[in-house]
Amino acid sequence: MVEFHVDRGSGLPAYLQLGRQVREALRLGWLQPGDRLPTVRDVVATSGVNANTVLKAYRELELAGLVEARQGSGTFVTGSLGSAAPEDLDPLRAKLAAWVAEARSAGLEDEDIDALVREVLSGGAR
Amino acid sequence: MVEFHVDRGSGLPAYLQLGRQVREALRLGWLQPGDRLPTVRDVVATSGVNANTVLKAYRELELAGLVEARQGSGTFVTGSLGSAAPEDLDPLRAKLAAWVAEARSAGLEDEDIDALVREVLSGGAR
DNA sequence: TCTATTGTGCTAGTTCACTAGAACAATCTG
DNA sequence: CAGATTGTTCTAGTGAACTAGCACAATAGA
Repeated sequence: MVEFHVDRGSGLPAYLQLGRQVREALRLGWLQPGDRLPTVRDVVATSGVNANTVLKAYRELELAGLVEARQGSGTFVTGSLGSAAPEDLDPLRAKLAAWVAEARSAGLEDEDIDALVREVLSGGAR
Repeated sequence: MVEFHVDRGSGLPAYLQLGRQVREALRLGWLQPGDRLPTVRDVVATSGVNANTVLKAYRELELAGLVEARQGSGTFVTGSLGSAAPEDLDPLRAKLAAWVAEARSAGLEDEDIDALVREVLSGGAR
């Protein structure tokens, strides 16, 4: 089961945050086809956002073919994301964790790491 | 000089994107105290956002003590971010680039990498 | 069949990001 | 000094995100 946490004040609309968390969970293998997403009312209760906002997020995921809403029973994962096999992910995760540890011991804060990652991903232009 | 690029449709407000890019440039050493930010009118011309929006971004940076606006001459960097020395950054960047190359050759897309980084940074909690 | 649970639809209203356009004020440059 | 350049302020308006509250529809389970 996935637990949503919506950060108001992050600037990003709540419905986008929800959709993003689902996609992320799909990429990391936390969610797989057949799994059920939290109930709309559940999300309302835990995250404090409005039912319409949750519905908007779920509807976009459905349009993307990632989930399927079944009235009366819930919303279920039907599609998948992530272009790598979950087994291939583990060694990469381990190496990354080692790098992060090294970066942190060099004094980098998470924001520094974030900036560095974005720089490298974007081709390190400049 | 920093070049801004505002992505409408990303959901994130333009003024936040601008501020974020400045902070990122500060962390990566692209911007240093004394440097001048692009003119408000410059940003308007290149990014298409309204002058008030740019001003809002600059004003927040000024409130954070990172820049100083001097009427008639421009907006200048006064503070610094980034907790690591720029020299320490290079080896880390190289190692990260190697890891990214490996991840990509394993079939990971940038979004997968992003999700993995966020997972590791957040402690890998589930 | 009855009841709880789930997704869905609707209307009305508020807040905030953003636009548009104009004018003013301080500083630099020649 | 004169003109260009810069940041700054103001008003008015639009649209999207979000809230609030309620009613309805379909499914699951006792």
